[in-house]
Amino acid sequence: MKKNQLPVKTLERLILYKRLLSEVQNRGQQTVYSHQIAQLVGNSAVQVRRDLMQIGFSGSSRNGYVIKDLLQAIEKTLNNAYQQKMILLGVGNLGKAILTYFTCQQPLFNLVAAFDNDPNKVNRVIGGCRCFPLEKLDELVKQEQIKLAILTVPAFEAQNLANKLIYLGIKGILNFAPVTLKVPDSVICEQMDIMLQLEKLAFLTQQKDEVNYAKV
Amino acid sequence: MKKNQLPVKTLERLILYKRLLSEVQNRGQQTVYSHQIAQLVGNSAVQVRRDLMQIGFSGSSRNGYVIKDLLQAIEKTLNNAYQQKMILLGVGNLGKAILTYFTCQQPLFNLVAAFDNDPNKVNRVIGGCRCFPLEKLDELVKQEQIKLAILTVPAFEAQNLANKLIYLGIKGILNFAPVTLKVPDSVICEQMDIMLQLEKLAFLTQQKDEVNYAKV
DNA sequence: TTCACGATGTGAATCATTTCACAGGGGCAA
DNA sequence: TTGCCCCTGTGAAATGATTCACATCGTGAA
Ligand SMILES: NC(=O)c1ccc[n+]([C@@H]2O[C@H](COP(=O)([O-])OP(=O)(O)OC[C@H]3O[C@@H](n4cnc5c(N)ncnc54)[C@H](O)[C@@H]3O)[C@@H](O)[C@H]2O)c1
Ligand SMILES: NC(=O)c1ccc[n+]([C@@H]2O[C@H](COP(=O)([O-])OP(=O)(O)OC[C@H]3O[C@@H](n4cnc5c(N)ncnc54)[C@H](O)[C@@H]3O)[C@@H](O)[C@H]2O)c1
Repeated sequence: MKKNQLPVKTLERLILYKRLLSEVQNRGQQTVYSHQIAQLVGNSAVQVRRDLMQIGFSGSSRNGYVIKDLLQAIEKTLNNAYQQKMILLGVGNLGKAILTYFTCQQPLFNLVAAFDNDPNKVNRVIGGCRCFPLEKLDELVKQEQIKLAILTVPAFEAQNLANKLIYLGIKGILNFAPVTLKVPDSVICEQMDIMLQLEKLAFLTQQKDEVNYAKV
Repeated sequence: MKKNQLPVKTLERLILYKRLLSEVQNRGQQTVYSHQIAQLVGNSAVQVRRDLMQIGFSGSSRNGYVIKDLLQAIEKTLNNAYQQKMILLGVGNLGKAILTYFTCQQPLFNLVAAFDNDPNKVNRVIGGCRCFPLEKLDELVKQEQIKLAILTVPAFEAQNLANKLIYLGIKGILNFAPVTLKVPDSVICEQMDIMLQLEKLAFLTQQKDEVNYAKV
């Protein structure tokens, strides 16, 4: 097995570059320098160049990078990541927000269906996406060959539901519940942990404040 | 200046340990081994021990760690991070979900007020938190000495609002808008980038799939 | 045509994080 | 009491990420 794997950190930055380059392009700009990208993304120019090196993209030393080509190169690397079908489970407050956001704003992903076990939520259309009862899960996942799921159910339900999803063939889970899911090696689970980030932020600001005091 | 800074990665894990240990404790367990924590958090036992080393906490070789003491030690490290006051800006779909979650579930933080510039949202109570018009921002932030803010406004408003917040003395921002905010060194900005995580997930699962094919 | 400048691309150094490997300790069984 | 087992704590190695430093190149000005 080769080690041509893109480092995850680089992957994350490439996604940022892409987003940002689209904007810049929409403003009519044709080329960028690494230090411009760096500036916009809060980065160093060397790091940008290294990242582009990873995907084998070259610019010209005089004009920097041609935005159109660069975007294409990044998209080619991320390629098959787009337009993958996905489902969402748990149409509560958070789930609804995400559903709405998706269907309004994001042409990138294909959010096929939502599921909930609350009879009041079922069979309604929320943010352009139909909400099905849990009983339909099997059928739909198999039929549509879904590989990705967003989990916005209560924490104590998350592992159970994840197990079911995995059993049905889901390969990637974006989990908002504040629990660490046990998943087999063949499945990837990303954690969106809002509270954790907040605690972290609270700690870091407070710590920085102390350092500032110490300096004085 | 000393280098007694807690590594960020360790910080994140400590928060997880804390969360998890509370649960375990509630189930009546008194002590844990590092490998048990590791198991629950999806980690290695060595890493757990190293993390605890960082905060100078010791267990006994026969019985592992006393949960009560360990929790206390972690809380002591994170100490002042709790009960800090914070505000939320942008009471849209996402903002509402977070507000509701907070006031219902999280005794950890003190979400003091929400702000929006939409007259329809203003002066209502959402999830137990009052929504103020933007004009009240100055007054309230200064009066209550707010240091933390959650940003759930549209992307194109985010930087402006962030500038204002920083000017008013905010030191930490949790930003949900998909833009990289420019902030001075004295301010910390954490990004909660849902779409980025999804793209990442989509890429990784798809990549893993390819690797699996290659194996066969 | 030549030179100098301001970019890129990249080996090597540095810094950060994780893992390895093992010393040390304490209790329990015999 | 002895020996063993399973734990913790940690120096040192390995791995991963970032930064430094510089060779290189293409262009525009002289
Ligand atoms: N809302 C937030 O800001 C926020 C922040 C951090 C974490 N979270 C986490 O996100 C998750 C959802 O939060 P929320 O605020 O939307 O909660 P919520 O209670 O509003 O929504 C949960 C939804 O899941 C549904 N559900 C319950 N069990 C289910 C099952 N077995 N199958 C399918 N659907 C099921 C419920 O009917 C409900 O609609 C929770 O785990 C929460 O801890 C939310
Ligand atoms: N909802 C999601 O799932 C989701 C996912 C990813 C990212 N985001 C990001 O989160 C942010 C909010 O998303 P949303 O779905 O809640 O959008 P939304 O449009 O529902 O909410 C935005 C809110 O901000 C308010 N607002 C606008 N300008 C303001 C200003 N200057 N000051 C104060 N309030 C202002 C609006 O009145 C509105 O209530 C956006 O930046 C979006 O890109 C949301």
